[in-house]
Amino acid sequence: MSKRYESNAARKGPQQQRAKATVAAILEATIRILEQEGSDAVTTSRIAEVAGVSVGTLYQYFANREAILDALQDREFERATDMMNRVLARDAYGNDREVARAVIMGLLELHSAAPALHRLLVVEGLSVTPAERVQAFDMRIIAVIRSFLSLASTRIRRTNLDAAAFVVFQAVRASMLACVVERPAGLDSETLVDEITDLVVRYLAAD
Amino acid sequence: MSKRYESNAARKGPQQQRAKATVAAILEATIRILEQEGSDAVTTSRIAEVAGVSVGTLYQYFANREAILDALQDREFERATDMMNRVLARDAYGNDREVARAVIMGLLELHSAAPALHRLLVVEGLSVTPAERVQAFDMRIIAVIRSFLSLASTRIRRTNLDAAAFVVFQAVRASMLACVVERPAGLDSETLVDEITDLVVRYLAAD
Amino acid sequence: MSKRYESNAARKGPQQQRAKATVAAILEATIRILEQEGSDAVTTSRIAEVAGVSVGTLYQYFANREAILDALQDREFERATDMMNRVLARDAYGNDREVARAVIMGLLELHSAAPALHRLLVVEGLSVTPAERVQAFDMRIIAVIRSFLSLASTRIRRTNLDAAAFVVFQAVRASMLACVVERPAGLDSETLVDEITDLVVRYLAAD
Amino acid sequence: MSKRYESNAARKGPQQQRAKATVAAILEATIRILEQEGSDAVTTSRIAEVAGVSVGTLYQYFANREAILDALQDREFERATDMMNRVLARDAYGNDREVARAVIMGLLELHSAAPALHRLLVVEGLSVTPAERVQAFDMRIIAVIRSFLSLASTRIRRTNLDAAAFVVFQAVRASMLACVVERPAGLDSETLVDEITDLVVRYLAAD
DNA sequence: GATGAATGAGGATTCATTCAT
DNA sequence: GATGAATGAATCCTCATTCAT
Repeated sequence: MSKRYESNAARKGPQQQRAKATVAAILEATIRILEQEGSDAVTTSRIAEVAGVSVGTLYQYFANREAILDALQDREFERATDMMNRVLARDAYGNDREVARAVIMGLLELHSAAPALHRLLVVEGLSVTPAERVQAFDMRIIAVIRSFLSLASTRIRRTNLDAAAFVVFQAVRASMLACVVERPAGLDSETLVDEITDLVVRYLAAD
Repeated sequence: MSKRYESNAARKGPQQQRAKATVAAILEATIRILEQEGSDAVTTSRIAEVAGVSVGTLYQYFANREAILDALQDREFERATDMMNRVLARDAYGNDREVARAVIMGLLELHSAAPALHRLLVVEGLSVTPAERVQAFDMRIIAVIRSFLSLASTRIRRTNLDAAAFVVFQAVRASMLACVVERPAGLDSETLVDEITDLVVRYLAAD
Repeated sequence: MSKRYESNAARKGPQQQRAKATVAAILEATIRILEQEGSDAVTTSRIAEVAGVSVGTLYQYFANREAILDALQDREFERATDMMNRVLARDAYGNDREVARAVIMGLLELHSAAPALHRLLVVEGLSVTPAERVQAFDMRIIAVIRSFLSLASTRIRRTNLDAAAFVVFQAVRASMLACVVERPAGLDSETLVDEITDLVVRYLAAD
Repeated sequence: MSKRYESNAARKGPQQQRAKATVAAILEATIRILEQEGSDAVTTSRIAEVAGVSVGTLYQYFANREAILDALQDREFERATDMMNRVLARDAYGNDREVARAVIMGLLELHSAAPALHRLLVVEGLSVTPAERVQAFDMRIIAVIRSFLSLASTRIRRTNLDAAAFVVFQAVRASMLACVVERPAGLDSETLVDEITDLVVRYLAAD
């Protein structure tokens, strides 16, 4: 196994302490540029510059530019699933609406922390070829959601859980991201969470 | 003297028959490349090539590359609003669910006809600066939706119509586009329309 | 003989009233653009636009873009020589310094009326190939100056009149143009004329 | 990290030996093209070609095409002031006319070595916006001249030293450049230097 | 392992000139 | 004669990637 992240497939992680720090620096730099300078500014040399390494080093850890974005996608996927697991574990026996609300708030935090990254995930998700679909953020998250729905299937009114997971994910993600990125007047976080929660609960919850 | 489409603002349209045909050819070429070769292939020279004109001609009608995409956005906006008006005029006194279903099916047709274009509209909508927001496809469509909700406000359960229009648009658009672009297994058009209709009606309709 | 100005050689002038007006409009437009929008803006289509004609018409009267500038050069050459003849005729028996001063003031007026044009004449003058030298504004004006010096040779201290005419022309023109174009602080027209006059008179006048 | 020359402002110079050589090659190539092929031929790709590097390399060292010309301007400014300082240091107590002559001969050498470059400096000087004036070759040289005149003010007949420095510079530069570029018949270097020296000395020297 | 100089294909845009109507 | 749509060569500049040191 090679030491570098191949596109769409993180291979074996960096072993050395130093290497780990470098990878982290590169990922942080990418996020920072993305959020502060816009996605056009995310060039390999700018990343290297902000990360405090040379382009050569960057290519030592990542096969190409895309691999960096893939790694970010992986990281964000993990954060999202971690958050969902935490919420579910904590509120397992709670009111369904409260669980939904908690998940949605968690997502809002993730989106607010890195709106430009999530914007990119949408863009990438929509341009990915069928072959790479499985690795895509979207597909992986939908699979996770689907498994949650499965666990609670008795309290869910939908019959086609695949469709439900897909629609819920797309609807929530899009509303949230658009709100975070576009900051439309008269739509604060509170309101947004309320509306999305209601959208989801009415769609999913039995009775 | 004919005027060019300036970015974000179509000026005086082409007068001559020939000119009209050329503009149309450019727009069609752009769509075609977008759909068949992907958005990276939408270069000015490729557009000119496929349209069967020279780059110079292209720039005679459009101020820059972006202006072509703006024109497409305008056209798609008009198609969408036309469709909605047609449906509303026809089904004005019908069952709310049927109206919603008809609109959603109309949107599905628009999206299916040019998925890559709608993908681009999402991407653009998310990268537009606040200043250009008003011209953006999203904002304009949301305003139209909001006015429809207003007209039917007695049969709508939401109180914040701005938020409702926003959320409904983002949710419907994202589900539909992702479905059309990604063609996930086990989610055919019929099912998609049913699910989205239910999502929307439960969220909006009183009782 | 063709009706168009060939580059560097005005052929037979326009005969029709209409044609004359068109040529004039083109020349005026060129000057106006040059002065108000800068030399980069002097494109054939902008000239046509400001002149109120089509590009096609422009090419009916001028062989190419350069021919328009050549025509302007001719016109400016005539204005300069006319002015000098007028001054010499009027002040023929006056004090040498006064004659010099009057000529310099006349030149200042010409330069002030169209600084950007004179700037262009310098630029062109310096890039002209030896073959085209004779037609160049510089050479022609220097020849005129030389003939004036000849007429007054008894009151001139220089022996090499060719060199003197050359140096005087370059010195006066450059000081004047730079002053008009750059408007350096603390160098108003009055002062400029005084200084240049003194420069020239000390250099030329016997005793 | 090496820095590039920004337009109008040389940043930190190249550190590596290699880099220095590359910058020099680019500057030499530019001069060479300018002198041998004319200023229209000075395109970024031609420069790169003649310099034996790729366009990309060129842009590694210079922010844009203009920055290359700015660097040449800076270099020429330094050569001119160095020459003047050398002459003044050597001939400090000499006859004024001899000092003037030596400076003028020094300038002639600089102009003869790169007439097309000096032609460009004239053109640039005349098109520069007021804001950039200070950086311009002209203004900087005039400031230097003015300070020389100041030091010798007791032997100078002019009262307005600003005006005098301005006029002297423009007059000398223009005569010299036109002579070098146009090579008018009957005006060899010897004669030119004599004439310009006399022009300047009569204008400046007391008594 | 790290560096960063070098590469060069590729993209957007301009504008003098032509020619069918 | 007049028009202005069409042409396309030419220009500047970017950036992912490589590789000699």
